[in-house]
Amino acid sequence: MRIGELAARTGTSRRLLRYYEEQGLIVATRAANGYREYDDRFVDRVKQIRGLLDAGLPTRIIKQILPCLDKPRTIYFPDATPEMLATLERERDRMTERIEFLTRNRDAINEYLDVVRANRQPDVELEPAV
DNA sequence: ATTCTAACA
DNA sequence: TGTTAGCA
Repeated sequence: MRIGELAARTGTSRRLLRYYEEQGLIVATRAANGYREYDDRFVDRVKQIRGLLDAGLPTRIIKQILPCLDKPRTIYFPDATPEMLATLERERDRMTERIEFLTRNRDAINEYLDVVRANRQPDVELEPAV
């Protein structure tokens, strides 16, 4: 598939897809006309990348640990260098901290929402939207 | 119609 | 990241 379809199937803009390639996160083959060509495996790959980005990992880290996280775990111990393991542990801990941070804020928002709902008059009609 | 590279009111 | 220009 070409970049347009991959963009649609991953919910990512073409601009971002080219940027990820520029950062070494994905490598596309080129058709005779110069167009980037991707196989279906890239759909999950891109989603995986977006997930890691959303988890707060910088592209430079993703670049080096992505092969370890790829679906067909064909090469998990070949390049399992001490540095790699250290990087993975460090990122895992950062994710844990972020999860706790998010959990606290979610709970705070939830608590506020509960108070608001409890104090709201059940029968007051709000202005209908035009 | 779609993609490409490069660049920035 | 978006958008746009000028191509192919």
